[in-house]
Amino acid sequence: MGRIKVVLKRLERRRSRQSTYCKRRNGLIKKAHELSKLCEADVALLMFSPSGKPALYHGDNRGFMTELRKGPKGDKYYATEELTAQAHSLRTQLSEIQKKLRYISVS
Amino acid sequence: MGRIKVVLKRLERRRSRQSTYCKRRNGLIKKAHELSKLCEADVALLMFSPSGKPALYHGDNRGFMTELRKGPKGDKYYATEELTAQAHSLRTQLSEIQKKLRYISVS
DNA sequence: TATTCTATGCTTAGCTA
DNA sequence: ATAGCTAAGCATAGAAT
Repeated sequence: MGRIKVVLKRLERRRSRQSTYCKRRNGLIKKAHELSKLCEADVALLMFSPSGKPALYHGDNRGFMTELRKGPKGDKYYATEELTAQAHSLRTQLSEIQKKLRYISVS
Repeated sequence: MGRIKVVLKRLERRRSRQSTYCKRRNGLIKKAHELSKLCEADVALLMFSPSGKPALYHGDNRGFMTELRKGPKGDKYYATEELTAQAHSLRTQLSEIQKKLRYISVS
């Protein structure tokens, strides 16, 4: 049998949930890798499985710092309030993740 | 015309690179969201465009800490060396990202 | 830059092992 | 948990806006 249309809602059967996670996690990592390679973009992806097991993808591009210095107007790119706020949001989210990681490392 | 088979290599034409980034970034965020919803997984995704502009997705699940405490054996799950090492790796990668974010916030 | 269009290539649900 | 199968749902290259 082929696929069935996906409804964006928590899969109730535990088996389906774990099986689907396993497949889609791999798919997501592949996509992230492709984006990183094709577009020379810096990509970071973290996931925690339904049972709490962590998985990570991080591209190896280090070029964007240079891009930043150049900037589209020959000036620093990230001087706008909007982007500063965006960076702040990112940092807050990462702090949450860091807390979780601290917990994980405790035996 | 339809698609052409993708070769996993940096797109040389700047137009293609940026257009493809725009489309695939959206696709990746959608996929991340689906994974988060369907599997009740915690997902965080960060991307920097070819020109250095950041984008973020972060699910709103906070349930995995509970899962951790329960663990499959009624004990803490993450007591193994393997997972402690994995957590260490994640933390290192995140530090790299944090550095980048600090840079961005400087006007 | 981001969106739309359409023909194709790609991903994956439900099973099975 | 992970891997392979197959049908059919989905994503997206290139072109144009």
